[in-house]
Amino acid sequence: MPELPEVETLRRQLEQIIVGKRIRGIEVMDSKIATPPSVSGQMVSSVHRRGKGLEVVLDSGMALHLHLRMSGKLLWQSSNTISLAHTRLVISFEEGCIILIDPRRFATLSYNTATSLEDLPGFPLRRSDLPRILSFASKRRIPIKAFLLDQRIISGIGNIYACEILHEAAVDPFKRTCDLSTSQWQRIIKVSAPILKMAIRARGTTVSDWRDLFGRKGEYQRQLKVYAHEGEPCPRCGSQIVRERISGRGTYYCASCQK
DNA sequence: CGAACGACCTGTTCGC
DNA sequence: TGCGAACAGGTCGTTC
Repeated sequence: MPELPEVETLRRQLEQIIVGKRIRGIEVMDSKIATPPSVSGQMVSSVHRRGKGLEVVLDSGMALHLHLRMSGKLLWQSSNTISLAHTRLVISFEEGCIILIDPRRFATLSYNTATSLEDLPGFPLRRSDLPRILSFASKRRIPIKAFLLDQRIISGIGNIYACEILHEAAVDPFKRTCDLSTSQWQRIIKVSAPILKMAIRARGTTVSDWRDLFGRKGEYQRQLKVYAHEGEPCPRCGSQIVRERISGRGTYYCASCQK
């Protein structure tokens, strides 16, 4: 569920709350999640984002890596501990605790050495990234929409923002990746960073149940042009927005101005 | 190597 | 109201 803007929202909020604080304990309530070896007493030195993943670096040089996948949410609870449904993990501090809520149980936790040095490709996407992207893209025949979701190439874009980026760039989501022109790629790169930045500023997109660390909805859903707007007029040309399936994912676009 | 598809899970919504 | 099917913000493994 959370994509780059949502995870970055959590990262910034976590940074404010837990950096410099000592972990009191970790409790795992889901057999799918392995309890990390004692992190109690370790202090959080920084919080990073790698694509859609979060990395909580500890003063020992180890790090907790958390990926929320489809339905994971993090919530900060100060003192008054209300037990919420689908709680899978609790990381407690003296001042409160972070809880992981994850109905579908896809979220993952791992405990490794801190790896923030090795950056994933991601945003802000720069013009200088174009040659590297084109070298991958020229060999791929999958629809561009599916290519944007491949985290090995560009990490952080998910289904909502892929739809929004392609609409803003006026590119047909079904177009084969290898058939995109350079100018279409330039448009994709040009529109991507502003869209993701605006979404971060809005604390993400709440189309159903996304919440930030403090349980608040995001605001970017009000600026969506196509995602979840099936049947409504395209804000650019007025044609009806349609929804079709591309490699298993619901894809919203305007067939008349995305060519 | 690339592409297609099922698997991993549970909850909600939609159509009959 | 009930019931099954379709669907959901993401990745990973297998097969062809």
